[in-house]
Amino acid sequence: MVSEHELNERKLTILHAIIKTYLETGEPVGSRTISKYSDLNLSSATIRNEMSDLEELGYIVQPHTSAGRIPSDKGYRLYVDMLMEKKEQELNEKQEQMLEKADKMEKLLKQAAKVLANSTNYATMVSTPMNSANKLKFIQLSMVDEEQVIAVIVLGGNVIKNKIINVEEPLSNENLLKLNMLLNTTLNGMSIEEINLGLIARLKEQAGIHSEVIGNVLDAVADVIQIDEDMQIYTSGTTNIFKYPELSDKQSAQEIISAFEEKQQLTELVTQTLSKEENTGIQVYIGDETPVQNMKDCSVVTATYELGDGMKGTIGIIGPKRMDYEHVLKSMKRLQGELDEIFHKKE
Amino acid sequence: MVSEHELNERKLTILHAIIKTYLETGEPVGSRTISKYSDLNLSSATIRNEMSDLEELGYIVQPHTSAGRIPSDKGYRLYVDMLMEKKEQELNEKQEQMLEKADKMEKLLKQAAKVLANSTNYATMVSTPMNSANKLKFIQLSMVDEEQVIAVIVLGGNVIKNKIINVEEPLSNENLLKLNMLLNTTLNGMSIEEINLGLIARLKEQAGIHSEVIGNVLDAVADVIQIDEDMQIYTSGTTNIFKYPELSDKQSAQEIISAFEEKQQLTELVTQTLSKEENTGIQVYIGDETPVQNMKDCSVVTATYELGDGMKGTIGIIGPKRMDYEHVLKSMKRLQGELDEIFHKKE
DNA sequence: TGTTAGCACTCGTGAATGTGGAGTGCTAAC
DNA sequence: GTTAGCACTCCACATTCACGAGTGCTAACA
Repeated sequence: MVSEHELNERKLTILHAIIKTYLETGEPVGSRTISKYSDLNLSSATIRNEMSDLEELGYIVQPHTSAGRIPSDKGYRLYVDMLMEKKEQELNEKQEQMLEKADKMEKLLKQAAKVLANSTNYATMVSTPMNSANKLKFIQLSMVDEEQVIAVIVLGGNVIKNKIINVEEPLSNENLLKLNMLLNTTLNGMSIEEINLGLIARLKEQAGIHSEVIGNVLDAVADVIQIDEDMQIYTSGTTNIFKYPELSDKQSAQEIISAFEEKQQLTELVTQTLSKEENTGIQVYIGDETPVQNMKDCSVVTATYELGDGMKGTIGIIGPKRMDYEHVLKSMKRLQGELDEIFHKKE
Repeated sequence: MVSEHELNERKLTILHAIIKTYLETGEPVGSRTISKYSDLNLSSATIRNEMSDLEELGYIVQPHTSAGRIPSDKGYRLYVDMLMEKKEQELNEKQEQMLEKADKMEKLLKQAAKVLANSTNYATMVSTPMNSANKLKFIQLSMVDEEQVIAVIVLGGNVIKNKIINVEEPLSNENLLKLNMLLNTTLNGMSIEEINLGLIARLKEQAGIHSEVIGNVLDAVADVIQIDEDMQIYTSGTTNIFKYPELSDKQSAQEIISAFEEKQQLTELVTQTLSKEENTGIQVYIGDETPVQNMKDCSVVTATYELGDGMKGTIGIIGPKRMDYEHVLKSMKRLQGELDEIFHKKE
């Protein structure tokens, strides 16, 4: 670790104390405060010298002369890395068990976002799983009435897609049966990526183009399968950012909140998170490190959860840089575990 | 109308001028401004006298002595009522035709919210239709695999519901067929309200309880049908409120934005709107009139659109009290018309 | 009788100024 | 290596002040 190179035990302790104090108060912290707060029994003057060093090394900064110091991104980074190393130690803290087993995944995730927001006092987001690598499990066409056919498609993880297809002339029962057979035998077990236009074309041939209708139906089916952009993102506690003065001036607030509303930016965050494979699946972006430019004054903590079949979703917490990393990381790990458990039990 | 009783032509003109000016500037407007702005050719002193009267009558208020006047809720109300009376005159103004025909209703509505937010610079919301009075059109059970049955239910307006039901032992094809027959013949064309527990119980009897499985499946089906809380609300342009200083202090912003995030409050707004049957379907809530307490410093304009089969959805615009009512009402009417058209063409 | 000019008065806004305190860096002594 | 002391910096906050926009009232005018 870098820390050992340039930071001795005492500097580390002082840095730790500075960050911790700043996390609580949000105000620049001065030498005298540390001198009293920490159990180092050093005078403020000594602390001042050390702080001077720490600043030179880039771990803390002074907003202006004659103000206390606040942690820099580098300082936070060190702090977080230290926390991450402490592995999952004990997770025995009680988080309200608001997570009843809701059987709709959507509801469950929404609730998860809310729980997390409540327990952390930051803004949170939860994404439904991405299913690009997902497998098709079941497909069926049925006549709703004379002019409409409904296509029902079930993917791994029991993700369901529907589409209503308008037809001019009713499909005969026989044809419908044949089509269903064909679709299921051909497509079953294939991943969405594998089902491309070429395959559909071949399917059409096999179906025999006696009827133009069938062609249309197949096209429509191809359509639905391809559209994999149905990742939903739920947010909660957006207004928590107003609790932190450094984020709640008009400018910042607007940026952050609009990032939350235009889910597109969050999508970016999700894909980034999913692409990086970490061992624990938890990532911390501090300040500029974040993939979402609108959040450059925040810290973002993300985690992935798994649904099986390679489907993964993301949880995220967005707050000020002086976030209570310890608590957040703990909550994240717990929620991650709970979701994993619930989904795997279900399957 | 009230106006004729206590307001003569001139007072009306002056009030109108005050409101209009205030809508633009957001600053209290003084007598001299009106004297110059309006074509009344009156001195500021005269205007002052009239304003004094108007204040006494409650149409305008003074934030503090030696400030100009701003419209009171009562003043806005009069103004809006006047606008509403002007019926739909001409709607020939060009609104960007961003409303491509998206075939997923959800997408369409999301887009609608966005378009509206862009064109008005206020915050907007759009609700998907409520289907409590909706009719069941089609229902079908199918085996996904040995342990899972999927129930697909199509309601009027092509609203689709799904549910995956876990079963211990596979249903025979024969049983499945029988069940489907039974469900369709019994439930088809009935409204959700009519399908109550009693009916389901009778169904169970008819199905014959050879198999416990069938009972469970029917229960699950009943479940899905009953749950009518799947009204979605999409919002857009929330951060537009930051454009209006009177709404963007921490306190107000937080209240409003959290109302937008906790969709529950918007739900309240929707149900209120739907319950009141106005001729045009457009309603304006000014300040305290709003059903959502968090928005008491705003004005809210709502409209309903129809999907046929008695299904109705809601559009809403939320902005400062000094909202450009004229423009908003126009936009509303247009969007309302467009949605109506699109959905009825589709059907 | 309605309109207007004039004037004294009010009050918020924003700039200028001053003060206190928190915090620093440096130096000299321990 | 640690600490006390001191001069210095600079923000935050309060105070003051001048300005200007706006009002209400009165008296004169058409």
